[in-house]
Amino acid sequence: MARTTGSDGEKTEAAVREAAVNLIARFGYEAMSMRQLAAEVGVQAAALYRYFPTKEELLFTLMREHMEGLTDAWETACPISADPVQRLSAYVENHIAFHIERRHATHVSNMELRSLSPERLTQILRMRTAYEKELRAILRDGAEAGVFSIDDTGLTAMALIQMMTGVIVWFRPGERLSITEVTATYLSMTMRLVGAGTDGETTHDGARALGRARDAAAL
Amino acid sequence: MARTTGSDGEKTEAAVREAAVNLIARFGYEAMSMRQLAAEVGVQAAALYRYFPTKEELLFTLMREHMEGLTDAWETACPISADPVQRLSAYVENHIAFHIERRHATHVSNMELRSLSPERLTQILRMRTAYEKELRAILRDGAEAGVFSIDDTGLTAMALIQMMTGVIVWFRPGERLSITEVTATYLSMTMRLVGAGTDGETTHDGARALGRARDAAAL
DNA sequence: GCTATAATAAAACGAACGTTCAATTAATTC
DNA sequence: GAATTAATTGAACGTTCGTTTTATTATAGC
Repeated sequence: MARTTGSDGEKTEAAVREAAVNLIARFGYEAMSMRQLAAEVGVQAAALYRYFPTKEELLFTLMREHMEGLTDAWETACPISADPVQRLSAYVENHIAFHIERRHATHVSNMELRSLSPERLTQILRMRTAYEKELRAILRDGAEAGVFSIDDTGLTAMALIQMMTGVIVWFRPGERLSITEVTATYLSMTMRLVGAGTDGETTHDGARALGRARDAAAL
Repeated sequence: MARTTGSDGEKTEAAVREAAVNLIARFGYEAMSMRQLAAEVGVQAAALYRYFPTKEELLFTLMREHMEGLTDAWETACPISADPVQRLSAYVENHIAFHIERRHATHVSNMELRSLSPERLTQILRMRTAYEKELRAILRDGAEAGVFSIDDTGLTAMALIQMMTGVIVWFRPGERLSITEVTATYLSMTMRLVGAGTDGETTHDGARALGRARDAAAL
């Protein structure tokens, strides 16, 4: 009726986070009750409040750490090269890999923004904007260097991000296509979309990007 | 304390629908209470049950009619022509126009699927799949005719739909870009994405699609 | 082995939820 | 103008919600 044998704060908190991501992704933040979450962890609802002061704080923590993870992943994957094509390839590969790997967390971060208080919403949106700004910079550099052919940098960045993030809606591991194949196809589509390779070999550019993606994924 | 002067069932039901779409889009289905909805309409909560037997039935009705509207819009916009480029252009123009015009309803239909019962979810998803199938058919025809260069028809269709639907996330009427300009840019991106116009004038294809979109929007 | 503390259970809080029901009044029909 | 129907109110139902409080037990340090 109180502390249970083998109970461990760190393990419980980790279990709460994981269960929360899964439940919120499946049922939504509002639909998930603290009692339901506690039951999934194998604990009473009151125990959750040892780790997270409120339900919203729990949601915010999940979102903030997801965004930090995305930013960190890009910082380590970001190539030193100044070649816009290589940078764009790295961005696409990192984005798709990260979002497929963390499908549930991405779902939460994208769908539950309206459940945050205004200040917390602003904080998450700032992180997201910073991440998207990286893509816009790549597109702008490529357009200025003449290797991309882009009508509107902002619009193209939004279109690309929504296209890539959309992968988590339909992608299921172990089905028709592997992550490698999906990434390769999306890289090919991305390069065509930004008009990369207008130097006469447009038709073969998709194949080149595809080969590059396969190389990268094989590492 | 009972029927109010000037009360009219049809008007009240229409007001309920409109208020529900706006509230669900803003706060989410679970977060919107029937009392909140009633207050927005200027009525007591019990009055809502004259028009919708349950909260979920209300959500389902909104979603079903939205999907029917989308299908109907495409049926009237669908050109008789067999030219894949023209058909794809029409699809993109219709999709973007419809989704911008009904931003809130689209938001509801995309975000609140998990709040439907299994049978109703299946019903909505069937309508959605049928609509997406139209795009896949266009892409397949274009690929077979050699006017499109596509790696994977299914993947490309999903990428395009997510790219286009994403417009409602950031588009706000009266800001930097008009609907016409946005549509033109998306048409251009779409055509490049599917590899339309590989006959040596790739670079100018975007401009052609853009002109076509401006013509269409000017009607 | 005692003490301090970390981790949890159990019960309860008031508030809000979706929904129902009976009563009441406006509009319509004859 | 009486009877009928349409539209709505106000109060209440039982349930569930997020959260708090208090008590209880396991673990760790000395």
